[in-house]
Amino acid sequence: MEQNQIHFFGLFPSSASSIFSSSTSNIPVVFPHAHSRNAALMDKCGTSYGSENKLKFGRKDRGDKETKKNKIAFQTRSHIDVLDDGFRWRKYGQKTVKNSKFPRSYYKCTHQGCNVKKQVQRLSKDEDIVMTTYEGIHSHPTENSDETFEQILRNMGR
DNA sequence: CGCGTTTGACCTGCGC
DNA sequence: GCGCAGGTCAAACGCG
Repeated sequence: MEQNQIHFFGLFPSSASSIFSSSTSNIPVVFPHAHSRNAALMDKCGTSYGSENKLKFGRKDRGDKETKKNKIAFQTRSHIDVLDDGFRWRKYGQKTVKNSKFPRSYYKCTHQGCNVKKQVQRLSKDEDIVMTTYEGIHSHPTENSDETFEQILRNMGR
């Protein structure tokens, strides 16, 4: 079925602003490919994005490194909120957003030393569209090499 | 037994 | 200066 397929959409600056509230000014849009989603994402964000206006989130002083500045966002058309992109994600929070009827989920990469975060939110306008925002870069290869994004795509697309 | 998910509370930043 | 919205953490529970 078509609804089961995953399509990547580009975000309009205006729409992105509304979706991301007021925190983000302009999030670059990337079109990750199934066969090279990782390289594409990293290359894109590292090349065209380099804004770290509001880092230092965290509470008091965790003494941790500053937040990664690489932030990318893309939309996927799927009924599944979290797509298996080859990394292990642990949900650490869920919050309801004013702009959206659906809650936003916060995920973190469980890999040691990998502080990559991911936000997943379903658009209120189109519940079929799921926006995924990646923050940070994975400093390690995909653990689940046996089950790549492409595999998932094919598996779901059939 | 280990790990991932869940939910509530708390904190920070920004706008008014 | 206060209030709102967003983001994160921690403890407990459930499942594999």
